[in-house]
Amino acid sequence: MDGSVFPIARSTLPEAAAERLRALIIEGDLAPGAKLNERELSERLGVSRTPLREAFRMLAADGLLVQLPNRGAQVVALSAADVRGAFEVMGALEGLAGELAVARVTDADIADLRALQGDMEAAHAGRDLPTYYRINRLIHDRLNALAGNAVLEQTYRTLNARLHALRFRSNLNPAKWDLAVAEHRAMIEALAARDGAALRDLLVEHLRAKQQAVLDSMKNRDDKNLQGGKMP
Amino acid sequence: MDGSVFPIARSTLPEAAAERLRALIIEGDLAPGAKLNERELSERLGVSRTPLREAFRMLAADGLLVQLPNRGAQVVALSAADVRGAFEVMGALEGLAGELAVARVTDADIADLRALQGDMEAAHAGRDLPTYYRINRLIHDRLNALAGNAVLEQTYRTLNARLHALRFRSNLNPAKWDLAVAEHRAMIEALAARDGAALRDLLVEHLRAKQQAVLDSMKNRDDKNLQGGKMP
DNA sequence: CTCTGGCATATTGTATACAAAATGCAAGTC
DNA sequence: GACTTGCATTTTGTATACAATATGCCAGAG
Repeated sequence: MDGSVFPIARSTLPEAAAERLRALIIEGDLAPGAKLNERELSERLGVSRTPLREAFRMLAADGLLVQLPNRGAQVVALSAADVRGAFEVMGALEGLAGELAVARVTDADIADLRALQGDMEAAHAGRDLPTYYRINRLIHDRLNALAGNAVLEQTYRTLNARLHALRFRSNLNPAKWDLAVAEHRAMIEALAARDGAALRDLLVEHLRAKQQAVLDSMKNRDDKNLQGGKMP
Repeated sequence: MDGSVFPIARSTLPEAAAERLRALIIEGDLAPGAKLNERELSERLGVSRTPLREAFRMLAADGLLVQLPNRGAQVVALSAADVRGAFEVMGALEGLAGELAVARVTDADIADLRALQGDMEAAHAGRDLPTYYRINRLIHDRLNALAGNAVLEQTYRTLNARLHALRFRSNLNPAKWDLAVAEHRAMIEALAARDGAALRDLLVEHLRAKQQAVLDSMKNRDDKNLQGGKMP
């Protein structure tokens, strides 16, 4: 008996409901602009309206829903300006994270990231896009964590979550995919060289390509449906 | 009759309650680390527990409260690391805002800001600190708005709100006050010169002084009470 | 045909009741 | 004295009921 503590994870219905709603938004089941009906959703999720409304508040704070008094909640439909604005801020955050990371990164960190890059390249070679995305996310989270700034991590995570549905739906064509893989490689090498300025530039440029993919995808799919959703 | 629309402002009790709680936190009435009792607060605010709980969710999302399942809500007590992290991110955001602003600023904007700076210097000369702070806030909001990025503005506002209580309580001594006024003057001149890099540096440096004031104030007042609050 | 008013119904906002979990205190045991 | 157990009370979480607002539809007037 080594005295280790294994706290029992606790959750509440609002938290679980928010999680489920997030997934429904990302998958497009709840489409941008859709009005959320409390009665239907409470039946659908098997909870009463009270925790559901608390979940709405959480998602509204995350920028996924907009709540209008007496008119209920609606899924945010991001405009191109919203997307540009969000990417611009995320670029500043990733750039800062990159600069901070080079001051704190260890050789073991770099080895881990190189291993992840290897896994990601294997996924790329095997055309395994879901695995590629999962590892991609892991690498970026790792880089952000290396910055040692929890506020930065949390802020980035919130903004990223707003864009998740759109990014889930944007295409990654083969040429762009090849380029993204190469960009990741260059990032890790800049980090290994502890070159903050280079890493910052690479991260910002990489994100710009993601931004363009999302905007292209929005233009192609939603030209007629764009509603100029209000960024909360 | 010119057809102008004057929509009637609507609010809900959760929103009003959140606003009141925010003020109570900023004023220190609800101290860092304080546990919030739903029954007492609902009586105090004259609302039932349901909107109050929704208000808690909103404030938790803003980083002012932390909610633990089955244990209720507690006012966040920011650690020095939290403060450093938040200022670091805000520095990146202000820097970005400064660079973006120089591309969009008009001569009329600059004239407005110069007028505000004049008002602020008058408040400084008359030792009118509340007015000084009010105009100070106005100038910074104006600069952030000139960036033309709503996400940036909203992100900055949220982070700033977390620090508001601490900044409300930190001292501005005469030498630092003089310096702050001079820094503002230099910022507006950099903006007028459309010098993005200079403006960025000035904004970041200015914010660093604010950070130091907050950290000093925390150190002096709360050395014994620091609880290493968890940044949500 | 268009517009307006009235009314029924649906939806959202809030209060209240009930259930579950946490906390505090007293009594008993070692 | 320290620790454990049991129980009452308090607090938090959730469901349900009630109130307020919004929406939709129909009939009547012009």
